[in-house]
Amino acid sequence: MTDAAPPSLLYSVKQVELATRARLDELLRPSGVTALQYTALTVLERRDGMSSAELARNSFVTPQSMSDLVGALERRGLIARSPDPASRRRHVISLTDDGRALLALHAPAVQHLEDEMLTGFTARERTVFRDLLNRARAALG
Amino acid sequence: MTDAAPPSLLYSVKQVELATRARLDELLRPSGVTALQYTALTVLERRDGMSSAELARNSFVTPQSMSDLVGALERRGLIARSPDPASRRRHVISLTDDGRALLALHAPAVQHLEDEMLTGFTARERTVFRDLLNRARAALG
DNA sequence: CTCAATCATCAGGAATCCTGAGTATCAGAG
DNA sequence: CTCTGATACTCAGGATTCCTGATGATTGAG
Repeated sequence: MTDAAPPSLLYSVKQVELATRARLDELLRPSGVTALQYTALTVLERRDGMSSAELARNSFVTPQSMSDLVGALERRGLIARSPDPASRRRHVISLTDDGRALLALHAPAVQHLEDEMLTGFTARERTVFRDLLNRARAALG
Repeated sequence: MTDAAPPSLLYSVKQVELATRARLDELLRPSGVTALQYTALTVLERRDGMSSAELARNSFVTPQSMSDLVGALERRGLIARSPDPASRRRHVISLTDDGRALLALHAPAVQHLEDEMLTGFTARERTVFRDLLNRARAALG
């Protein structure tokens, strides 16, 4: 009857992520890329030349699933794969100009979404939030 | 080539959620409930008597999707639906004893997962983290 | 060299979530 | 009261996602 227990932090994290993903999906719909595909593109933007397997580990999905996703992005011309000179079984993935253009196209709206999420946060709180999130992520292996 | 830009806070939130969901799925697999189903059960634990439509809004999915999920939980005997005396088109959803037992069964492991996520956090930081997450969620409408 | 591990991909299927359509109920305007 | 629009729920069908299992090529350790 009484619910003195506050929601768990696990739940709070999920809620924030659900809310942002819903907004992101809506925002991305016209481009025909999903939030997960967009996320993979932003990862490549920061760390160009990753392999499919690395992306899979980064996104906590199986290599097979990431292969599907990467295949879809390649067919749309947003990324390109090329053999890794250092290891013949790896393929390095790079953003194409189209991929970069798509990221640039949505960057303002995504930034606006982040600003909206941080409404009422002081600069100090934003820094703290980032720090706590990164530490939480690191603590989970 | 240089990637001076730090990952966005949107991305950091997603990473924490991905990491916890992966762990939660693994932890829940023996019971045959998904992380999303488990989450719905915890919501009902705190707010018994919600309708399917309310749960859908809470989880940012369509009412149809939530209807599937609720149907699955009902077939497994973890929840029960009954007509709402106050409004004949609503059905209120309650946890069954089996549903409560399933939550109790996993509560320790889930708590352990949360503790693991908060490794190195002071009590004050946990409070701040909760506050920031709740404010971020609220700011997203 | 041998063998276990890794990368990538194909095939098939299960699960999830969507759109569209339809029924029932409710609340408010006229 | 009646009409209208909104809401709750459900069924049907399909698209997508992501999984398991299997295969082939490559690598590196013993």
